[in-house]
Amino acid sequence: MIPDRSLEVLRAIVQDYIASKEPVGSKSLVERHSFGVSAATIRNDMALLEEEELIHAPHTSAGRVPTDKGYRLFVDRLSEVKPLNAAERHAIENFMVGSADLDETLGRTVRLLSQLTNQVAMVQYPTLGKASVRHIELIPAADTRVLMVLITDSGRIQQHVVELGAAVDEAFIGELRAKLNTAIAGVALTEVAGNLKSIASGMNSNNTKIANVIVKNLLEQVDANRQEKIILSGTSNLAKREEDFPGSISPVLEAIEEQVVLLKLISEMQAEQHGVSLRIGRENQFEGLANASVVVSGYENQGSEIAKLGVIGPTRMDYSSNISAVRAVARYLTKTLGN
Amino acid sequence: MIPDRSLEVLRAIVQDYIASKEPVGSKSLVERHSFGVSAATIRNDMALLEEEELIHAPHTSAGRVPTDKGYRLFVDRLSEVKPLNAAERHAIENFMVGSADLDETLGRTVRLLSQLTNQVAMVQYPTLGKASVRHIELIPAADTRVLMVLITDSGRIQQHVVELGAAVDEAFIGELRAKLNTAIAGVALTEVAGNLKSIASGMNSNNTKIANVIVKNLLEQVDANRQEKIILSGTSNLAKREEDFPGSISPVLEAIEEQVVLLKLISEMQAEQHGVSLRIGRENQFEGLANASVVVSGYENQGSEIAKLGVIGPTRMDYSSNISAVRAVARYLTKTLGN
DNA sequence: TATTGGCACTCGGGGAGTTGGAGTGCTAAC
DNA sequence: GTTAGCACTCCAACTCCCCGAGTGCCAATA
Repeated sequence: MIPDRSLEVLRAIVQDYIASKEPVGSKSLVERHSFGVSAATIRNDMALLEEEELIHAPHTSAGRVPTDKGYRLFVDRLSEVKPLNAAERHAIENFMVGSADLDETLGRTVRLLSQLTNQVAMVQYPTLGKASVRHIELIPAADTRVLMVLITDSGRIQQHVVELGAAVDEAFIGELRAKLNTAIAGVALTEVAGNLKSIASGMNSNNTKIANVIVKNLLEQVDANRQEKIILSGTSNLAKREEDFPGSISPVLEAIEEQVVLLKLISEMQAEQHGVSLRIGRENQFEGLANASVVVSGYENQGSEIAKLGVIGPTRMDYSSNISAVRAVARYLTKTLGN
Repeated sequence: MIPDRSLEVLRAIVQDYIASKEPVGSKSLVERHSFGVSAATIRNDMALLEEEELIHAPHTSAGRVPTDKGYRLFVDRLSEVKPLNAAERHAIENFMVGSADLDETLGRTVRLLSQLTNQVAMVQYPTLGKASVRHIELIPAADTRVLMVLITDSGRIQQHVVELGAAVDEAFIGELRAKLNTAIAGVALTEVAGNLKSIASGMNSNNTKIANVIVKNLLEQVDANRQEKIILSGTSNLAKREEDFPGSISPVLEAIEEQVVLLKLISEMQAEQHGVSLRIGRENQFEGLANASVVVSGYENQGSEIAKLGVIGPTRMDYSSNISAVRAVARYLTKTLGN
């Protein structure tokens, strides 16, 4: 077991390092914090911390820097979540007013989060998976095409142009729309396929064909819930912290530009404490994110989590602030969606 | 007037500099190109070019580097547009197959362009301005809300949730939908406002109120054509060329992340030669793009330009390749939209 | 046993000095 | 107009060296 004072030393090292970006030595530690013991004693504690691989010396005669493991312990046991200050709370309240649809709300949210944290912010679009159908609309769009709009109770609107391969009979499309809505309005997306099996019964062969094309496309849309989407903001914040990424920021940029990578990452992260989930440095599987940390929280609609949002920054980030910002924004988004 | 050989020297300098990223000197020039004269003569030519501010020496005893003005002259008069090779053409053909709706098509296009050029690619969404209304759809979405979908003949689909402030009467919504479509289907977006003035006549007061709310929102949507959108891809390519941006890439990232900046930039650029428009270095008004060049081309639907696409990279970019790639992708997108 | 002062040791960073080479501008000759 | 030659400039790279921060260890202390 690590004695309490050593943990205090770790906390001090993490805090000083985040603030100064310089490896921190025993002497400056006793100067800036009142441990009531001498530098030599602190050195002993530091030796212990180093044995536990919580801190690490870049070279022999240098100060110490927290390791990923050190940050992890700090976050889990030593840091308090910093409450947002009035200005930040104010910013959140004000940022969201007057956004009507989901697109705009999420767009504002991601910009808000990046401004609040000065990191790269990301917001995942709600998954269709847990939602149910509110309405389906079919709109003849061109001679042989129909625009299909799928609205879910999570407020998401998906649209897709369906090529019918034959001229559109408006009357029939209207009829089909009614039938589809009767069959699956209010039905969970996971159940939709089952309810559509017999939709084409009693139609003539030509109409059956068209109905099948549309149903096929509809199911593809429903299934496309796996093809999720993430929006980003504040990418340039990375470049401002260039010195925090040894080598180049290029791999980080690559990783976050790759939606697939981000989605995989996000989906693996399950809420830990404070409703927030964290990946520090190499806890990320992706080589490109070896020097990055990810802070993620879920947001909800109607009581169940529908997607996630969060920030990405250097391992040497201000975890307290970022965690509280992510948490606050997630809560606020949940509240906004509730209306 | 600048003599022909001096221009040849400029061309050689630009080409060598793009290839080597090193300032180029008189000796290496005569080695790599067969001018038929000695290095001393080339030096005289270089002195002339320097007088004309087409090239510039980073310091006294260094080789020369093209200035923005030098690049400009090179592009306008000295470079030939490099035809795409078979592999590139193949990539373009293959990349686009099987994308059904506009969103996906543009998404693929922007990724294609960034892969082809290894630069940051951007694609602007079509402007509503020049298009006309194909169809309007109203879909009751919640108790007091209606989803309004506006489809234009450019294939763009805009959706917006309208808060009515009163319960939705489905029958009336259907009636209103019919009326709206009669009034403005096929009408140019710029003319829409005029055609909607008397839409509420003959309705009872409650319905008039609702109709007015919807019309107001519809006009906002139409007007929101100025609130345009740009999608980006390949941001990480910037970081790979970090050394091409003196100082930091941060201002560049900031500029391209700011949609407003990009839109302003793009809208100012009018096609020059080859159907492509170019801004080199400080020709851009934005300080952040002082070391960047922008290559833009318009793409069309039904014979008229509906939006633009292009790439952003360091001033020291391979203009020939990038111009031909942008042009080819714009053409191909035009062709794809034609179907 | 935990803490402390003392001390020798290590290492990286920064400044000064040096050198080599690439490149220039100029001039006089062709 | 072109060329060879030459003196000159300046950067980049290298070495050398020193300084200081910081460590680890030990013996003394409470």
